[in-house]
Amino acid sequence: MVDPGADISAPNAAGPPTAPKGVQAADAGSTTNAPGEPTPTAPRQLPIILDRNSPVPLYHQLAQAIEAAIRSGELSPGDRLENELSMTTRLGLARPTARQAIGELARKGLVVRKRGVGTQVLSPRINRETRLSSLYEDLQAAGRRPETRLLSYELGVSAEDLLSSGVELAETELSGEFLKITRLRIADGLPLAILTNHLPARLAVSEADLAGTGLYAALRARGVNLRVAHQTVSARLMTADEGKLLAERRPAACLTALRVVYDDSGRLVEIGQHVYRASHYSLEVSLAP
Amino acid sequence: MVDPGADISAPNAAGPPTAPKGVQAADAGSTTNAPGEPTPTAPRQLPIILDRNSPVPLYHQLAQAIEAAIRSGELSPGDRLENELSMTTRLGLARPTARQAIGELARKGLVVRKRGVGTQVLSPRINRETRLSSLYEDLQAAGRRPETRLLSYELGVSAEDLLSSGVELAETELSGEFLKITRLRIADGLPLAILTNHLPARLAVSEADLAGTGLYAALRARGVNLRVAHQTVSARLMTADEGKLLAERRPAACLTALRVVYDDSGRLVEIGQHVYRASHYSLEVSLAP
DNA sequence: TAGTGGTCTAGACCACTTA
DNA sequence: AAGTGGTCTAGACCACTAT
Repeated sequence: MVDPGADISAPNAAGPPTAPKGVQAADAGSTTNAPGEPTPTAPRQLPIILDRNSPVPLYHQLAQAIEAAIRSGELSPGDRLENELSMTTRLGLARPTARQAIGELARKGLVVRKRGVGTQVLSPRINRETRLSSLYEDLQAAGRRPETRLLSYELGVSAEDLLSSGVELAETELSGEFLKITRLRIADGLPLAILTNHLPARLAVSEADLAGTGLYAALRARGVNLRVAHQTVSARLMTADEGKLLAERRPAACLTALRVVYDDSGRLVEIGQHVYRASHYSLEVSLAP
Repeated sequence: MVDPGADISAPNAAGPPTAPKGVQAADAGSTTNAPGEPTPTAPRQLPIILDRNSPVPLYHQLAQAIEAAIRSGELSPGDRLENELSMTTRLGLARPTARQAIGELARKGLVVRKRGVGTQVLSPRINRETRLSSLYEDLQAAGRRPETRLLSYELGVSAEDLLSSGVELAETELSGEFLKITRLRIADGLPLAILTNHLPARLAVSEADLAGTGLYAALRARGVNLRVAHQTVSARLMTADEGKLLAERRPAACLTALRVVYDDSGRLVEIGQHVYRASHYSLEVSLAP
């Protein structure tokens, strides 16, 4: 259907030492036992050590320890976690603390809690997260060689022409001066995307910053906490200019994304208009219930 | 850039009585005050009534009450919530209970908590959620008139041909018999998408169920709790058949989505291959930090 | 220094599932 | 009936922010 060759999915930040490759179907297809939920086994007592002097909260230490056990394969899909009471007495914690840890994992989709039953580990395949990541970082994480070619860099431009492009933004947010940059993103020598970004002038990054790293890394370095983003994704035919830059013979389809990013107090950080070479790129999206 | 005419975004389930239309820029552009964060005012004491005999947990009652106040405009962006101590003594709750309620709202992106400062209401514009919704329901919620034309309905087919289409699934999950359906989705008389779905035979829905409603509604009616889904989104040129069904003159671009849905215990529920008419459809995606 | 949210404890009772 | 997670209480101390 779609060439998955350039499918870029960001692996989780904490790299598992022994990542489970593919799917380890523990049991064959017994029809009563669903494939996603292999033979449940007895609860396991994980060898967890907590550092009460660490600035990292106990519940988070615990959550990370369990997550590591899941990602390393020490706990397999279908395994039951040690029950909350046993875990808390064993580790010298109060129940709410342990519950906070397990709740964190449940929200991430790593485990399911069932009243009267216990907490079960889910198949890691269904755990990928939708992250606010930059293409640059995604490419790096996937072990590819990203490059950037700065096509234009204009400081002090207006962003009000964006109003007509379907962005759902208030006029007040688009007033003032902006930095507009256009970049060509290349991976392993192949052009992959044309990225156009508008940033409020107060966040202007230098041309040098953009060359060596991704835009988001540059913003984080300036102390911006990225928080919420929306993306509107669609597709259309490439224009002649786009086809030339992306090395596609026309007619060709491109994937388009219009992204609006805010920081943790709701201030506008960036508006990105991205054009991806659809034949070499696909987007991973997770959906919540 | 992209025709936003058919942009389908699902509004939140709980309809606000007096939804704030557009953006109510409370203050003009004083350069020190960011547009997303209008004039913070003094904390407000909401008139909240809790029903201790209700089966709905107190923390959830509280969260819903605050959310309703935000969505109705009773609390505006930038307003500070009553502080936790005051709220708990006033409502006769323990602090963790109130914290659980506010935490729920913070995770949804409705409020920000800042230590030493308080809890502030965020602009509702940045609160849209990525939901596991069906196209049918999205269209209904947007006030449009969805129709479905069943193009094919085959029971007992194999799904192993999907392995080559880039789905990341175990072979064991694709073994067994499947129901394969192909539908044309129409909104207000315009063809919008071709939807191909594979369901495990145990979840086979009847042709009648599909006609009157969406696939997910039919599944929920059978007691299936949808839980996790991944979508791989890309684009390509339409084939001749697709162009005919979707009433597009070629060459034309289409948006493609490959969706895998699990239930709350990790069992495979559905594999969907969707082809959208890109000129009339775009996808809304939210991204977490 | 006063006020805020962040973490944590040590219990209690309840609802649900399974045997 | 036994075991599990779900909810809730009534406190405690700490870290951070503003003044």
